[in-house]
Amino acid sequence: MAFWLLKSEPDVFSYADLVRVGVEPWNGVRNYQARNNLRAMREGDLCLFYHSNAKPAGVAGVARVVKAAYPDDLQFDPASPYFDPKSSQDNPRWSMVDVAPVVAFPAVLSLDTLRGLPAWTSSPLTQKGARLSVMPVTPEQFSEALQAAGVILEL
DNA sequence: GCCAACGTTGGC
DNA sequence: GCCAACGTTGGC
Repeated sequence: MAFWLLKSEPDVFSYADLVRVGVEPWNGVRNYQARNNLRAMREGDLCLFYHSNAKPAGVAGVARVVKAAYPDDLQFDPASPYFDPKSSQDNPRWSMVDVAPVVAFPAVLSLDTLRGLPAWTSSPLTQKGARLSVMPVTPEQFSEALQAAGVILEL
């Protein structure tokens, strides 16, 4: 099993929203590095659900990949802000996965706290100017985050 | 709201 | 293929 971190602005889509809807297609990713990470996900992988542009910014819970990468339908929708005229049905440029909630953290594990965890110093998340919205997380980073959040999860 | 960092676009 | 201009991200 692999671990990941997904960024979402809670004003747009929060962890509570994920709990409410049950399963969510993670569409709208339009960055190649993030897309490649989406494509590397496998069903059953676990994701830290990160609230960006929030007070505080941080991890709100854990989500599970319930469907591996498939074409993001918004790229074909001219009415969508995520429409990509250069993409084609034959060779879709953008992908998405489906995710479902696993456990909400009792409180948001803030970016500030993450920065204080040993394994997180090397994460793209804590680098200056980091904007990557889908990134890999090491097993050490994942377990440190769970521990700091006070969450026990059977893997 | 500010602004640094970064990715993308497009003229050449 | 370079690079300036521009748009977006996201912490603060």
